[in-house]
Amino acid sequence: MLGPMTDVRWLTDDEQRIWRLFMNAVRDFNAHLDRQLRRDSGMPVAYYEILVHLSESPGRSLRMSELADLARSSRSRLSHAVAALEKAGYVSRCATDADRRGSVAQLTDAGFAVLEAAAPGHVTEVRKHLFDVLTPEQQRQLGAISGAVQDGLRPICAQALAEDAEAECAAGGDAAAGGAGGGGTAAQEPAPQAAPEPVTES
Amino acid sequence: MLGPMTDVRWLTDDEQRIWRLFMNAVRDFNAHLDRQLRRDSGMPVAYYEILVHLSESPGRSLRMSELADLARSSRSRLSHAVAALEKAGYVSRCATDADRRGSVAQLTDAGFAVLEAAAPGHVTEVRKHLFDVLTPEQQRQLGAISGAVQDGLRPICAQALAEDAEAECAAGGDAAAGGAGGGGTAAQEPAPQAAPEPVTES
DNA sequence: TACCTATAGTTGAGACCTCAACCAGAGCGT
DNA sequence: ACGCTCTGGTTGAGGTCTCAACTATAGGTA
Repeated sequence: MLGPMTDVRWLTDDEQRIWRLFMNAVRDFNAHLDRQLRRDSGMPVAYYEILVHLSESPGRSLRMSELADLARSSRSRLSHAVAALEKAGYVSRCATDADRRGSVAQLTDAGFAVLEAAAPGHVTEVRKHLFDVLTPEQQRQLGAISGAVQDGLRPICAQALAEDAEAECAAGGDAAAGGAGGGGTAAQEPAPQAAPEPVTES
Repeated sequence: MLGPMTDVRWLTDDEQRIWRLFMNAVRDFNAHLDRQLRRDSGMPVAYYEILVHLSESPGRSLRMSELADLARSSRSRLSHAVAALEKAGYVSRCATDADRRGSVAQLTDAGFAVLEAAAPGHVTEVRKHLFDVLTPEQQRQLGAISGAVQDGLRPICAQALAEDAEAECAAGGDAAAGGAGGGGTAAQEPAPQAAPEPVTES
């Protein structure tokens, strides 16, 4: 399921450096955007983006599943999110005529107003901390890199989100033997196996 | 506090395209890594990285605040995380001699074992979905881009995390008038003001 | 019609994160 | 010693996310 564990190709020093720069940049960037948006609009980015997708759709409304696809969200998460947004008065849900199990979410006027109010601050931060610190050339590069990563991931993620609705699994197990242990880095050791036992309550 | 809202520079179509590619790629990538690590080790990436930092430190131990800095985590979050990891038996906490209010976290043998077990699968996914889909040139570009973003963000994020400990605020208010409303996109309208009223319980 | 499966969406439990408040020791000035 | 402030770290409440189970309708097949 995870591919053969024997002889893992660890990251080189250069790769490690790039990897950590990337992770830290993304972490800081997202944290900053989220803080800013919460402060200004009392809403996390994930919710903001839901409103954005609705605002861009005809009639400012979308089927839940279409919205989930656009927002790259599991149906479960979207359901919780829309419930919260509905309670806040920013969206409303109603049934569809065609398919009686589906429901459509619609952006309310209050929701649109909040979006209008939040957008300038949000865009300003995005520009200031992403586009303004990159050259035009780097911006193009970032687009290409993002595209490549996403293309490789899309099928896997689509499947994972789809599994939200079904219950399908093929059992598979494998283990690989490792060598000796040393200092220990993010990616620098062989390994015996992989056994869960979640880090959780009780 | 948010800079002048008057005349916001919205994203161009090209910028919008890059922006969404980037966000989706990052979202999918992180989601994939997190799912994989949870499945294999019962632990979210954030926890995994804490163990990594500990494993790389002399004595496999660190002061909480040093660990927080390395992991780019608020002290609060780290405290909760280490509490969970301690309950799982992966780290242990004890007081320091020098400063009796500080405490140091140390990776246990069980923690190191879990790390060893988790590392191969994790690295394999990072390689497969990041480095393998990029050219060497793109990898370098990604490093440079990440560095630029992080440099611009570091002071702000450092300050934000520091504020976890204090309570400091300067009040400031501003509002800007906007124009007419249209279709509404992620970044395409003027705006009246920004008023919180969180999307939350009650 | 009855059954069987797939799809649309919701729900509850529990884990993780954020925010604000809090305790305790350190450091300094008096 | 006393008081004041700053720093290291924890705690509790509440919000969001994940996972797994669940309801209900749709669609196909006998």
